[in-house]
Amino acid sequence: MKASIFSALAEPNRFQIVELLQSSPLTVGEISERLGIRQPQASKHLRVLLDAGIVDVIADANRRIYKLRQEPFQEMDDWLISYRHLWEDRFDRLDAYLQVLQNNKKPQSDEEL
Amino acid sequence: MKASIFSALAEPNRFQIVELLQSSPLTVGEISERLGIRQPQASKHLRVLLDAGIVDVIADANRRIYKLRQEPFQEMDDWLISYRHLWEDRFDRLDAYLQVLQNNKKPQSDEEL
DNA sequence: CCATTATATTCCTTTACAGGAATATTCCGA
DNA sequence: TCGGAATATTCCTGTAAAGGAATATAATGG
Repeated sequence: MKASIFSALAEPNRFQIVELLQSSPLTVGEISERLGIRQPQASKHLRVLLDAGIVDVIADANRRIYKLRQEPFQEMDDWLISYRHLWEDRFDRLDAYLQVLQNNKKPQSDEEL
Repeated sequence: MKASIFSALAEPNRFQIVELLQSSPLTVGEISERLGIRQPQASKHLRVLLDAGIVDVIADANRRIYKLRQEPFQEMDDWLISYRHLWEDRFDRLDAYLQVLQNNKKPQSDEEL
């Protein structure tokens, strides 16, 4: 996971662009129109998404059609696998450990785990 | 999906904190030591993660034990479901369409699909 | 109450980044 | 070749956020 993916998606307009492109590729004009932002801002945000590897662009005459790349999303999905235990495990041992930490004010003598 | 989750994870130190906490809850001191950053910076980053709902804190005497919350990760995982088609579908029609757009503009192209 | 330990907060400075406005670039058709 | 449409880039400015240093707060043992 590169942090550039997160920082790219952290900006609300860029997040919306990604949500838009989820349905279908779009031109810069369509994007700026649907988001209600000016064309230069749309281009700038798309540049950030492009540099972050989140979108691809294809030239069509003097238009640019932007589409999502699969890699960053697949990467996020893979990254999240190691966090699934947070809601899939019962997590009993860890909760117990926290309980012990809270009850034992000086953990120097009694080691429960 | 709130953008605050992405902006919280966009900062490299905070991302590392999250990766650390994936294994087990930790105190501020342990976190600042393992990341090689000063304690005030660790506290500040943890504050951001707390406000973003990414971590929870439990008081243990004058220590604070931080642990991951499940919700934001579950939320990201759910959010990614609607992007799985990017790598699970063959997506042939769309690729073909884009290919046509590109080839129509080039004078000569012997490339086959 | 005092000293110590652990953590949080404040102030300051620097830097990155977003938006606005203007301009440059590219492509098409007449 | 010229004009217009679509897009990209540059310059400027304001703001938010990160790190450093110092300090404040809270809990513990004596």
